[in-house]
Amino acid sequence: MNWKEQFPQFEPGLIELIEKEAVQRSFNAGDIIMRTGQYIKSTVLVLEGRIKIYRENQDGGEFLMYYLQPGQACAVSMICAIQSGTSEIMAMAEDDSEVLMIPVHLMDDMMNQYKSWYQFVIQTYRGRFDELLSVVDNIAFRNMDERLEFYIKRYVEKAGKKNLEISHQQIADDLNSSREVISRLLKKMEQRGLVKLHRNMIELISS
Amino acid sequence: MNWKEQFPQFEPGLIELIEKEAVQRSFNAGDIIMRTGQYIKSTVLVLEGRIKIYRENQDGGEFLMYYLQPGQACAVSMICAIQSGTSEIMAMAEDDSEVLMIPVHLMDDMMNQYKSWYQFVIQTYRGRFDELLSVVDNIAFRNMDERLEFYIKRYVEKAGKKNLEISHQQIADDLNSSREVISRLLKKMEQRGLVKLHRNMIELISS
DNA sequence: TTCGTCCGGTGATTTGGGTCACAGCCCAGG
DNA sequence: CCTGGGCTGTGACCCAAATCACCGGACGAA
Repeated sequence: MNWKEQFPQFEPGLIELIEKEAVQRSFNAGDIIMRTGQYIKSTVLVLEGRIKIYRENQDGGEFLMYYLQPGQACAVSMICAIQSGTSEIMAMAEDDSEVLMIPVHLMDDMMNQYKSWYQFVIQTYRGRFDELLSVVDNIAFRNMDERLEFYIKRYVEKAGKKNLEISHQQIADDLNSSREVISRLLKKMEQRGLVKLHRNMIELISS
Repeated sequence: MNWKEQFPQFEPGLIELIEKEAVQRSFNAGDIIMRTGQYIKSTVLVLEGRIKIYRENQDGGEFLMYYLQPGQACAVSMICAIQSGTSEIMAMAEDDSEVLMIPVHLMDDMMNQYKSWYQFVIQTYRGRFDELLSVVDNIAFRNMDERLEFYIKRYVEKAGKKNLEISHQQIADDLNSSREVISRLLKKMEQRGLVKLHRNMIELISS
């Protein structure tokens, strides 16, 4: 695929450089792209699909932070890249995905030479930071029912489909909750006429 | 005070520029430095004191994210500054504090011209991002007792004193909990010999 | 077709923590 | 010296959510 469509704002010189130096990789849905503690060697740009960025703790709990979509980049990989550090998060392909991996050592030069890259990096930081803020808001101030609604809203936004093809268990994992709780809350939402429940699928009622 | 001591890594040219263009301001403990929704006109560097960065929600709840200390900068103000956006957080002086405010319009040039500034900004992003990550970890995975211990640990680290001069109510506010809960958990910690409780003061037992 | 496994539904019970009520305290200001 | 307001301690109660137990239904592999 032609990756340039996803990044129309990049300058010709920058595009050339990326074309020459970056590596394109494919991942299948469910593949782990980056794991906690792993050393970062590249900055990741998303071309296609959907990447889930989440945290994992020692006793198996996990917690979804946000999704990355085509045209976006992983802020963590940028930060770590520039400082040659290790990642503190997990990244997993939620759908089959294509990404562009730009070697760490190019970052400094790109920042200096290409205004459009600099802007892109700043914008990425801001975007992810804001998303983290709303994550904090949610867990700090909201109850599970509101968090679930937020989750569903975000899911349809990001996946671009009207239905969630996902099991209750997976939602529970993403919210670091348990299946029974999610099932019961979904049932209540169904009673309120917000969704219709099927096996492995939640249909959103547009109203 | 001589602010340059806090930022020994800055280049001479950068120091000169800041000296010429930045404004130094004092705040008393309790003063609000920045509030949610406010338009950002300057990047904030901390010279002295301690700044508390927290989130506030509509129904009066608040939630401490992290502290800024001398030598650190507010990542939010940088991000917003570069993009001329509004702040999504609150900043309050926890102690009497001195800060340096660098006008937004200088940011781009400083990033391009001064390597040390560029490094500083990157480092700031990384630091705050990491802190936000550990905040998320705490509320997502930990119970109140562990969160309280983390709070105390961080407090003594940041304040540089062995004792917390703070009421239970203030702790409860910072953790978005309630006084009774904090009092009870502190009492348990006292029984475990971790702290000694006084009025408006918690003494840490070093062991 | 049948069996095993994943999925969802539902009740019972437990628990962490928020809320209410109230009492005793220390301390500052009159 | 007294008094009123902020701080802390504690019991009673409640609620959201986690956990446990169990069921039946759907679906895929043999």
